[in-house]
Amino acid sequence: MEYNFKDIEKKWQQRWRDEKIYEVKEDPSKKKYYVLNMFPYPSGAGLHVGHPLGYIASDIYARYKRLQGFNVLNPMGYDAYGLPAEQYAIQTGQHPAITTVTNISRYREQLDKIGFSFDWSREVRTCDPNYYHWTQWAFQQMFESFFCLNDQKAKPISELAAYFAQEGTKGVHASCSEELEFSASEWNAMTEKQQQETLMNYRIAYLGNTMVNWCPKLGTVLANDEVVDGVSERGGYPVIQKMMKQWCLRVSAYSQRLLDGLDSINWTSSLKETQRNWIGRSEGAELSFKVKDSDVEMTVFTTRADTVFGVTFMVLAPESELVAQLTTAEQKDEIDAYISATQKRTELERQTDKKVSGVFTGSYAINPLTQESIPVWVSDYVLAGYGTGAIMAVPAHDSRDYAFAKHFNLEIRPLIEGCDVSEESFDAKEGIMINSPIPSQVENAPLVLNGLTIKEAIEKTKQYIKESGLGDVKVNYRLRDAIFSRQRYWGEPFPVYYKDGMPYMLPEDKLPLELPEVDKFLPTEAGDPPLGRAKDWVTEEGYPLELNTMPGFAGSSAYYLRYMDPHNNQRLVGPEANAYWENVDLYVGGTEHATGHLIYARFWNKFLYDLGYTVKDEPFQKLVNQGMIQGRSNFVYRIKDTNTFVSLGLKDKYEVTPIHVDVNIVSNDQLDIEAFKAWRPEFNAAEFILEEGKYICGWAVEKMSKSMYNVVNPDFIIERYGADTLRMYEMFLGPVEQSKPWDTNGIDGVHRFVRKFWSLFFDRDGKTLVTNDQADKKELKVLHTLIKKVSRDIEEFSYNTSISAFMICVNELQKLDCHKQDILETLLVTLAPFAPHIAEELWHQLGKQTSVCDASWPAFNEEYLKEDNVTYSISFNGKSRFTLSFPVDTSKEEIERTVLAHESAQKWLEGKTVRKVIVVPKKIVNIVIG
RNA sequence: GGUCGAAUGGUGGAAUUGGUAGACACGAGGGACUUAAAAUCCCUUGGCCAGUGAUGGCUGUGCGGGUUCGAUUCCCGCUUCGACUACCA
Repeated sequence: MEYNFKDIEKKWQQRWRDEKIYEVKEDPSKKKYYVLNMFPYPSGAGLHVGHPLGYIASDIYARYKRLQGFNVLNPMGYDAYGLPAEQYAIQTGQHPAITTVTNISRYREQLDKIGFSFDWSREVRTCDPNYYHWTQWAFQQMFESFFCLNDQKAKPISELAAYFAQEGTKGVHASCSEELEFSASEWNAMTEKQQQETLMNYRIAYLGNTMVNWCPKLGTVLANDEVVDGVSERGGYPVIQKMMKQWCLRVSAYSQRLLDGLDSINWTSSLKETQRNWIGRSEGAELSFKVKDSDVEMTVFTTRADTVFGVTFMVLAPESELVAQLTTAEQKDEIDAYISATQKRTELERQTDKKVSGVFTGSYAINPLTQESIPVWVSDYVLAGYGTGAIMAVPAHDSRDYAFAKHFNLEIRPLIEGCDVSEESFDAKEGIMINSPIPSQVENAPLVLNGLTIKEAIEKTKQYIKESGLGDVKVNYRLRDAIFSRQRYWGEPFPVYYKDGMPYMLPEDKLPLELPEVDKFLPTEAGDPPLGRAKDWVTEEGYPLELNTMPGFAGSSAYYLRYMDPHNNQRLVGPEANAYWENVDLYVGGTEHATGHLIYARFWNKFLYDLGYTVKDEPFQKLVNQGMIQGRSNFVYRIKDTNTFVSLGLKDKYEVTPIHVDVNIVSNDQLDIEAFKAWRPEFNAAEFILEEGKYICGWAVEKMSKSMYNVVNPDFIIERYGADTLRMYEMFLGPVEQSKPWDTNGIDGVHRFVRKFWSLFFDRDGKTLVTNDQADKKELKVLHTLIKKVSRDIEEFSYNTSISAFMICVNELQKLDCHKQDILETLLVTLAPFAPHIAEELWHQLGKQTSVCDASWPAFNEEYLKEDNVTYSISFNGKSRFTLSFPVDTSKEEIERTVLAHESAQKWLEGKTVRKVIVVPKKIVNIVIG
């Protein structure tokens, strides 16, 4: 037999498929293990070598767990809704469903060639009605629920309505958009519409009038995590702020639980930290300021309660409702002009242009601690969405307030002993308080902070605020509710109709509500979303259906639950399947989803958990972030105004323009000149200045993209080296978690290993070398060294070092001329997770009838690694000088004595005194001399 | 600006978490086989110095300090580069 990877891989991929070897069923007699990859969006460009990196890593783990006897669920599917297919549809008229199916089949073809152990019978596609049925269903459940803050969990909204009928809002402690107060009789007197409007304030999925990121070019709103650097993540179009009526999910209600849950899961600390920052818990105080000559009170949130004595002005966000109430007649024109100017600015302009701007409202607030009158301003540096949309400004100790005060010449009053605020504010949270209050007022002051540290002052002030009724201690979260409507076609339709201007849920037996056909994928002339073009987009009773669709994260929030029971027509997931698979044990994917998908999915899961639809509070127990694969671009250097190209080492002698060259016609940075000439017509007659007969290209690490000609297709690698080599090389490249450029240089080394492995079984002529001899101690030691190393490395996801271990092992066995069946059999099992095709082929060549996937991971036996003698490195003052061997159980004292008496030691000890001898077991003897 | 991480040969990267730095691989150089090439195999390969030579010495993990018998690893201070986030009060 010759190693013909093409035939072998094709054959086994077919057999695995025919024999359904990777299909799993719930099996209570076995322990489960659930491995999951973040499912891909099937883009038109297909896979490049970077995409499968995480899939390979998790596949190795899944196969390893299976060999250990676990019942492993390793599914795959597609996140099939998305903007690119829709943009393509707008341009070409091609229905996004068609584009999506084409792209999926191309993805599948590419994935199949790599030899994954996916159970494709469980495939899900978010755009499949059988799947989005449950996305719609979950949305309805959220509509029918509210979040009870006392119990920190979701409950049916009907309970809340019943409570209102009995007690009104008294004692209600629920997440809401706006704190309401009414009595039971007031509730009972409401019309149905009024009651519905009131309940909307509490629902977890609610229709709210909110400030949204509107992208005019895409014609849709975007979630915060879909806006990057002030422009849309997809397409890079400008984004502006706009008030719109939108479906929202009350994610913020779960802030504390999302934060607490992080402690119970095994994610990297950096990812947890990212989520903590995104949730942004901050403890502080809410404090009310009365407005002079008015009944209006301004409430502000601050984490620096200690600085109340330094408040010299107040600022409202332009969008704040208080602006209208506080603007005096004289200031109205100026304020109106300012507000409309801010509204017109795009998110990007707001971010890049940080010029200080603002307008005085004409009103004054009263500092509750000093009774001073302080001016109230409006400025866009205050955000409407955080805290109360109003702040107390302490210019001496906040750099933003400081810049504002300097610009408008407002008072800056330092509160910390010895701080200098002539040039900049003193933001640090350490020091001793002064001027709190100013000395002349100390006598009558209700609160004195002078002399306290900042920390003490914060505590004391909070206490005072609470006791005096000026405000309350408050925890604020940065995490906002998720905007859930998109003015798009290619997404899940909402199972919602409108009656009397109020939304109602379709009855459950009408689910799934399928996406209708439209003539064009553009908004209507009236400005309605594309669904406005659908004919008969009404219920059977004639009520209009919702025109928005759901965002991308809707379908990806509970897909891992659906994989457990993908064909269940009654439920998202049946209780038996859920009880067995529980949650994902290992989730592999990129960090780019840290603040999007990974927050939404946790929220979604916690919600379903509250309602009893899933058994685990957290969806993803362990999470590994695979690094991004960057491109490694190659360049040729054209001498200016010629068609002559000069090799890298000589380019400095000329004036040259670097030009990207296709990395696929470059090998080890050496250009294939003939391929280059054929690459593009204008290079046909190109001439070259070579170094030592070679044209050497320059290189740089860039994003992998078509325009840089650095895209490497896995099909191309598989064609040349085979899937097993691709799999191993991707892992050999470096740690899975690390981002690194793809560099095909070096793949030969791994390919050489695979062929060497084969040559343990067959000689050059294809004759078998396998013998039935008993393995000897040396050989068993080589084998068990490998088992020990690989077992540990796999657990730690350190695949690159496992592969090194395989290379060493095969070299050793070759040196020992070992071809013994029992050694080779075990070796095959350990290799199977990494290179399943060759392992399976050789396994059958050894006469096995069942798949190597169903073998058992070898137990590692310490006995074989035991040595008779141990070599110690003998050092003097930490410098290693010579080595000595001792029987394994020699005592420390014995070693010490022998070493000091040894003739080589005498040379180093000459004229010196021995101060100390340190014996490190099995390693080192260090002799301290002086 | 904030948070987190990283820095080791020509290159990708190892180092049992305080114990012989540079495993493994690529590349490069030399050699064997071959008419030749491919393939395969063997040797050398951090730097500097000495020696015909086996070998020996010094130096070396971004920079500067510290702790320690001993530091790539721990502590303090810098420099540079990434990732995430960004007027969050």
